Amino acid sequence: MIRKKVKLAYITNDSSRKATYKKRNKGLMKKMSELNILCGIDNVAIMYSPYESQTKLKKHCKDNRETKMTQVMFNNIYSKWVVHGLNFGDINDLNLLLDEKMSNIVKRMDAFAMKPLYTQGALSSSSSSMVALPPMTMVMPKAILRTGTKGIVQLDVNNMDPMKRQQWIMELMNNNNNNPQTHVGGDEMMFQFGDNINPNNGH
Amino acid sequence: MIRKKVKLAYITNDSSRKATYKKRNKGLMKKMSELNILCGIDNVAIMYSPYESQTKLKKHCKDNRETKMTQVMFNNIYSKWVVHGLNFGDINDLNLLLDEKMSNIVKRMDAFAMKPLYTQGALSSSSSSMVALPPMTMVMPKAILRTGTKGIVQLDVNNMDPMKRQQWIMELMNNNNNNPQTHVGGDEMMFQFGDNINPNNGH
DNA sequence: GGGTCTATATATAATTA
DNA sequence: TTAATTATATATAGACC
Repeated sequence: MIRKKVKLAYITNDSSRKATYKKRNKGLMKKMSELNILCGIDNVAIMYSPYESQTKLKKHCKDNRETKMTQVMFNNIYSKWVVHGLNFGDINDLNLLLDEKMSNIVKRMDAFAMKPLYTQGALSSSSSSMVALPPMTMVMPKAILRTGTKGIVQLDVNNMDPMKRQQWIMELMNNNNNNPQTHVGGDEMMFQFGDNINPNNGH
Repeated sequence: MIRKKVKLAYITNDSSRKATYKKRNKGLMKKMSELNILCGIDNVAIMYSPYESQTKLKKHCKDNRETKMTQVMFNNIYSKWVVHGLNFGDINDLNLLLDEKMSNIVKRMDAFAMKPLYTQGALSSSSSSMVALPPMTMVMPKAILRTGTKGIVQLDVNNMDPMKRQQWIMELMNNNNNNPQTHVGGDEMMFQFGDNINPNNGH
């Protein structure tokens, strides 16, 4: 259990390199998260790592896809132009998501209808009266990540002023027109932190 | 000099929050760099921070701009299409850079011409004989960073196969056609590590 | 504001389970 | 392979310039 002072050089041994990566990456993510909480800094770290499983990558891509679709849905009032730029895959995914959300809404309405009247519409002092209802996950979207040839785009629309938003919509439109195949990631892994805390709102 | 165990919550005091950010960001960058060296992991960290000076940001933008222009220059054989997509600002910057590089080349040639013949073209055992010449900084470009409305694109062209490179050129062309105003960054700061070490080559 | 110092908190290399 | 353990290296909070 003696610990040597690590010499700063590429670790040639495969297994110990991977072990070191796992440990240090975990530590790094923790530090990122701490910086985000302590100082209100939104941040992202991207690792081009061969050590992460594909399933995890696919989950990220799926999440990103869902976030993108949610975003389009919620910016619908601004996004008439965008809709015309959607390709078949986009529209299909959007439909799936809308179905899911609609189903949630119906369930929630059903559950709500069964509740005694005095809990409806009241500013209930705690969330206890609503706790059994299906959760509403339709929060404002937090970020879009697009992975391409070792490239990532991140957009934060939470605190975008109308002008910037419009500009972003225009860019999204261009994206959809020119790169219809933006929905599947590259061959590397990415991590993300931050975005859940915004110094302008949260503190 | 007693150190309290830090409680994980937003630091309300402005100056100590900034101080903490400075220290922890430095530590984080060091850790990123170490992970890059130890495990051969290319990585990037992006901080949406209000604590970085604008001059530093502008320097990054300038560096990115120069990198982009260098890249276009070096991919010239592939970039006939790109050139047609360049706007006035692009071409102006490219001209400036070409002038600078040309001047370096001329200086270097002059210096070279003054050297005794036996040092010319020889595989000199050390760099001492060349040490006084103006440095040639025309290395292959490492990355393009484009900053927009809280968005960053990073491309690594060092180890791009010809197909991918062609694809990237096409994308760059589209970028130039549709977003002629991509040369100035947003209002936040970004950091970058990695890219200088490639596990496929370096180790 | 930024730099230095030092005690202490935290991360982690090596090892074992 | 992933999970603890533990001794030690490293990061950093608070104090002082």
